[in-house]
Amino acid sequence: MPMITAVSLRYFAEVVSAGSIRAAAERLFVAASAISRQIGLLEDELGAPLLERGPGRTVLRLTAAGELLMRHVRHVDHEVDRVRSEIEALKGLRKGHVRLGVVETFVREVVPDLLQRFNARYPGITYQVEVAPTTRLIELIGQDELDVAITFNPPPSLRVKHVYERTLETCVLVAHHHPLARLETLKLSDCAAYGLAMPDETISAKRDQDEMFARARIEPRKVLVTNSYELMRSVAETGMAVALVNARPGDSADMPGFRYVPIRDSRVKHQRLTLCTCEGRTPSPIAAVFIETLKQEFTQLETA
DNA sequence: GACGCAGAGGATCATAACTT
DNA sequence: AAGTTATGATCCTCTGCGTC
Repeated sequence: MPMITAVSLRYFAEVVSAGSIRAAAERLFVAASAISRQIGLLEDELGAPLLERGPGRTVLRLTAAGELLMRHVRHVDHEVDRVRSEIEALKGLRKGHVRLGVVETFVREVVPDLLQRFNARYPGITYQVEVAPTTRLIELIGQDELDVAITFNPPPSLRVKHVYERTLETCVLVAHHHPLARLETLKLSDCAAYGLAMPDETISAKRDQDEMFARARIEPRKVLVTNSYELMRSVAETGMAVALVNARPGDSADMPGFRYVPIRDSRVKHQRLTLCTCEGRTPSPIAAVFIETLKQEFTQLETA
């Protein structure tokens, strides 16, 4: 029983494009007779002539049925191209490298979960994670040393594109046994009575915190100043001091041993969490997926 | 089952031969 | 000289047959 095969369709398309069976045979490196037969089988199968042959040197012309079949062939060609490129992209996602920049804030709670989920979905990917202050991350993004960076309040730069942005509330991180832990919300002045763990100038939040206290006319008692956001938090968790930190991007469920207490104070400046990429550069397939995943995850956390 | 070869059948092109 | 016809070369497709 005759069949519409990929071979017969290919021959047919080549005949149409070459203008004759003979020319197609030369292009395909097969005998013209083979092509003639295949097209004959096609016509048998479809029950209609596809070419107006005019034997001799007359130019081959498509019949109406031939036109229809040719449209189908072109459509299939396009589909195959599309699938091919999707498969290529898929291969690209099976291995690859993602270069992520992140401020220290997210190192403990956000990044590990994020990487774990992404790694489960796309095993075989390797990561380079640069932990640095926003200014440094922006620099690296601008030099295309990173695919994407999670930053706070990035300074405007022509070379940097902001692909996602949201405000994170500033909270006070206190140990569970700390007196402030009992309050639902608190004011900046409530902190004045306690020692503070504060960031140094390498952390962008420092300027904002200084400004907040200045405007509130409060002289914070700085028990500890550090360039490590993690240390700031860890110290606050011990109860030795309290720290002004960003709320977690997700649920504000309290962690064992400490609490995030929201500040209700008009002078408080909230930080803008911003995802940055290199302007005008197309990321690798896997990096593009990673960036999209980041955006989605942060967006989901927004509504959570 | 698809292919190539060789030959048949058919049409065009260039040109020679012929007619007007 | 210009138009018409005859003819051979060339090109093209189709088909029968044997091969892989």
